[in-house]
Amino acid sequence: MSAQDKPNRGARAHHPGPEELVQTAAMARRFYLEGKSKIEIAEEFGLSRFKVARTLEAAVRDGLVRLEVRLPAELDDELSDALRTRYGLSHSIVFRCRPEDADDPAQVTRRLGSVTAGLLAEIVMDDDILGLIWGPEIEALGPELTTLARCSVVQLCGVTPLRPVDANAVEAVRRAASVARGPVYPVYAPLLLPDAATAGMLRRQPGIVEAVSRFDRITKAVITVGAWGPGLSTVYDALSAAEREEYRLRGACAEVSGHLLDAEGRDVAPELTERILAISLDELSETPEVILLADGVVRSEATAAALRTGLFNGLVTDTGVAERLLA
Amino acid sequence: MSAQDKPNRGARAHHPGPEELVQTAAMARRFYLEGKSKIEIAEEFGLSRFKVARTLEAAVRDGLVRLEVRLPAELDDELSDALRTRYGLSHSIVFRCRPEDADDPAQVTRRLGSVTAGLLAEIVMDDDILGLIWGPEIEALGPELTTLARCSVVQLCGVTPLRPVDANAVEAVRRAASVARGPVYPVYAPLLLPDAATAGMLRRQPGIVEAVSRFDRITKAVITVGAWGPGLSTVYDALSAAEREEYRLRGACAEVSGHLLDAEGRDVAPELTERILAISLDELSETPEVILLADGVVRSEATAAALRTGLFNGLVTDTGVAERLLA
DNA sequence: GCGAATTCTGCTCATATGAGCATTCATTTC
DNA sequence: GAAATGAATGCTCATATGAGCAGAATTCGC
Repeated sequence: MSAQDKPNRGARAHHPGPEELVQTAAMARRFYLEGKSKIEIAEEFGLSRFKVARTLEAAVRDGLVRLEVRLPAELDDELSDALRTRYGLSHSIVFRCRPEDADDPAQVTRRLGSVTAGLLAEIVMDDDILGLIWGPEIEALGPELTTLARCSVVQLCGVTPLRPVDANAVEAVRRAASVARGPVYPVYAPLLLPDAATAGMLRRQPGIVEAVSRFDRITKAVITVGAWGPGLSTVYDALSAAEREEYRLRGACAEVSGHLLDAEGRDVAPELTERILAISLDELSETPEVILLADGVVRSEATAAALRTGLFNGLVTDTGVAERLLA
Repeated sequence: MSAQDKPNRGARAHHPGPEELVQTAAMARRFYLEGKSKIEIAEEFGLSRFKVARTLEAAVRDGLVRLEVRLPAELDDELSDALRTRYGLSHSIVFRCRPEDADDPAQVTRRLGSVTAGLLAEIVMDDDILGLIWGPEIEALGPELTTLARCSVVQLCGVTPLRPVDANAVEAVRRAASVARGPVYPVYAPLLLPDAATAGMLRRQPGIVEAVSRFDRITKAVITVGAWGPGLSTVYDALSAAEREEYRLRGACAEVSGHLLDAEGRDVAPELTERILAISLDELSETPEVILLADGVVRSEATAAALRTGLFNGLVTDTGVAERLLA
């Protein structure tokens, strides 16, 4: 009884017969696969070029022609693109993990390191001053670096003396410099110091001042983000229980280069700045390229907070984080 | 202008980094999936439209973008197209059989009927005079016919009284006419008669003359082809052993509308013409559209012979036959 | 180092293509 | 039967695109 039951309206659903299907497919092959022009096709089939255009349009719409964009499987171009647009990034890379690795944070971090190494090989140019923060992600980056333009490498923060693996912080920096055949400026000092005076003194130490003095000339920085919880942030782990609670109350949910941010990306602990040995947020904001590495959904909110600072123009992350960032 | 940020061209090794991959994918998506123009994409990514064009070109070449043409699975557009070009046909439809059906001739024939029904629904127009030959293929066609323009339906040959199923010959014609809401002209007589006189007499019989007199006005004919062997041709089965051998010696390898053809498509038994009740080859050659139905590789050579007559401008067949026709 | 070969880039200009419109044709609706 | 509706077709004209070329940059070979 409805209007659509009328035989003619069925023409909208238009059930194409085999002849039409075959001809449409032939035209599609000519156009998409053989690269013929629509005008040539029109001549071959005795149609107007407009008819050809409309037929091909319909063929794509009806799925007769499938246009598929697929990256080498380990990268998710769709999420990358969405993030890039959403957060106005210049670089946005979302990598995929095989299902069996998705639950193994170490595996995910390794993948992150590998992808980041590729990115650096691509975007670092001769005479760049490359700054690397510390973090498990940077540790994973080190061994993956195999190609890099001639550049200097500067360590952007001190190490946390709590874990033996921290040697890798410096190791990654050295490795990068070695690959880059350029000078290296490591920081052999703790990240968090008891007071501003000590920090200030260390900043002037030979061997450290060489790195620190370059913080305002970094051209490309690679930064990680920590979440406000045990094992998720070097600063968190280094603070006393009272301090942790204090900053929690102030809304700290992310740690970037030793600075604590709330969900809006505001620095909630400016006074800490004097006690840490790391590139400042101001210096970062002067750095032309700042890449944020973030893996693991546990760091999703922290990553969102970090992005809100507007400091970052690049992001490398996994699909899990990417999906939360877009939700 | 943007000469300052030229990426490190270590890309000579053909090894694009993740950034390039992701950006290329994003551009490909814009162009192929979102329908943006290359100029728009160039603006968005800050590139020249030429760069965009070259990047997309490379993306297609390297398989990053897959352009796939695929028919609803039961039709083979590639073979169809190849046959169409090779034999200069206006209609060429090659259907695929599921592997489990490929060895069951009855199934293949059923598929042929179904596809042909679709083709007829497409190409038959009001006031056409549709001619149907007899054959198992036509039997299979009958039940599949569901849509047809208003046209007359003429049976193009007599039946072979050897098998009870032959009733279906007339049945298919009736069914077609019923779907077409038009007049029907069946032939209630045998295909092969003992002599020319009997045949001539029958041709003038009321009820038969109505059909026969229309043989020279058919606008669209559907013809099957038989091979020269037992069970593969109605004429073969109706002849005596001596006659069979005689015609075999003359090179008969195909039977079309009761006429015997050699491998070159020549009529090797003109004298039979007077003894059969079927549309003549001359009349067929005057018919604007003649569709040949051929299924089963056993009929491959016969089909090739039939096509060599130049009588046919349409072909419906299965992948097996199509491949042999192209070999 | 210094040319030579190669690649990459953006340009011009001819061609291909798309958006929108007018016409035709078929069908519906009163 | 006449008017209205709607789909299909082909046109004009502005825009998008490709082929081929010249200059710039890069790499190569000595």
